[in-house]
Amino acid sequence: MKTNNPAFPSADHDHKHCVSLALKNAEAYCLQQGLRLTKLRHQVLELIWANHQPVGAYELLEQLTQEGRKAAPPTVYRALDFLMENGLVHRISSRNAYVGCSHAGHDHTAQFLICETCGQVAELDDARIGSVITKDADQLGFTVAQWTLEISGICDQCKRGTADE
Amino acid sequence: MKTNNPAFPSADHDHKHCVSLALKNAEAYCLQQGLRLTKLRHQVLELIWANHQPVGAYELLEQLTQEGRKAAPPTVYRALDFLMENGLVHRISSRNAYVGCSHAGHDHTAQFLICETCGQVAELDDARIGSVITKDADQLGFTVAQWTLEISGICDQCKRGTADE
DNA sequence: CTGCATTATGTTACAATATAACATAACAAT
DNA sequence: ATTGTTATGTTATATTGTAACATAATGCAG
Ligand SMILES: [Zn+2]
Ligand SMILES: [Zn+2]
Ligand SMILES: [Zn+2]
Ligand SMILES: [Zn+2]
Repeated sequence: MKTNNPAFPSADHDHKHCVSLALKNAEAYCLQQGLRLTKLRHQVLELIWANHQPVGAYELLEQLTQEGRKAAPPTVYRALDFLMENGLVHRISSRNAYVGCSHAGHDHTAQFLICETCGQVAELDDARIGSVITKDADQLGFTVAQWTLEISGICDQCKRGTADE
Repeated sequence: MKTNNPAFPSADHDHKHCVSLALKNAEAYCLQQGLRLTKLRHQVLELIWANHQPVGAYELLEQLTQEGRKAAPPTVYRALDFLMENGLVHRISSRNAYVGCSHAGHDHTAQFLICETCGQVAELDDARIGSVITKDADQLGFTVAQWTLEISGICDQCKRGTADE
């Protein structure tokens, strides 16, 4: 399965391509896995992919409502649960927000670079990190189930003053 | 400055020692830095160190009240802010909970092993992780400000059935 | 197609976590 | 003592997330 661009997308990148790729991947993945990517879930996933910034659940709720859907908090949280369980979306717990997965279907653990200026998130997938973690854990007899790494800072574009927001 | 034990403490470890060491270190550090470790802050820090499990803000609030202090949410959150700003406490954002820092004064970034069974948290300080992160970030032109790594799993004692809870 | 089981969504109410805004108190230095 | 500063008290509210139960849609057996 093809992945989306892992790094920070430039202000003028073809984001429609990001969206359609993510949706197409999700559709294919769900089909293949026998998962029901319902209209609601598809809609939420598309809203999440509106940009590369993590989005809050209540923000999604508001947008769903604006799009004419009858929605309450559980509507959103259930869709998010489905999307997260199936690796299509990640939660950025340091922000209580959600972001589309750039490596959906890969079976990976998430590593995020979060720009404090533009709010954009890039997803890393550096195997070395997982390997160091596993080694450390092994030494302590700790069995790793999952982990998240959230890195805050300033992205290249923001340093250069070319961010899109 | 002496550090507390970095790994998962055993069920029968001398936890009073952990507490007194943490408090002593905090007092010394605040004195040296000209920081005001007030009665409230000291009290909150002590409550946080009641065990090696992260504790929620409202749990702290309840305990403060039980100890006779007039407290409301801001009371706790302000104390937590102070303690976090000064590296005496870390927030486990995947749990909305707070844990005493085992390396206070070291100027380090937090890395946590969180046992899903006993709830205990061990703080790692593996420089290799930071170094990999820095390298990855550099390649993308990303300047790292801070990061957190939260690793869930099962600790050694829980696997052996000797956890303290 | 029909009835039935399963899964998804709607709906209401509420729990849990965190902050805003302003008043009072404690503290530290003149 | 006076005064500016920092910390705490107090009230109210914002934000994030769930529980519980009702209804609707879907998939399938017969
Ligand atoms: Zn894009
Ligand atoms: Zn940026
Ligand atoms: Zn201890
Ligand atoms: Zn354990």
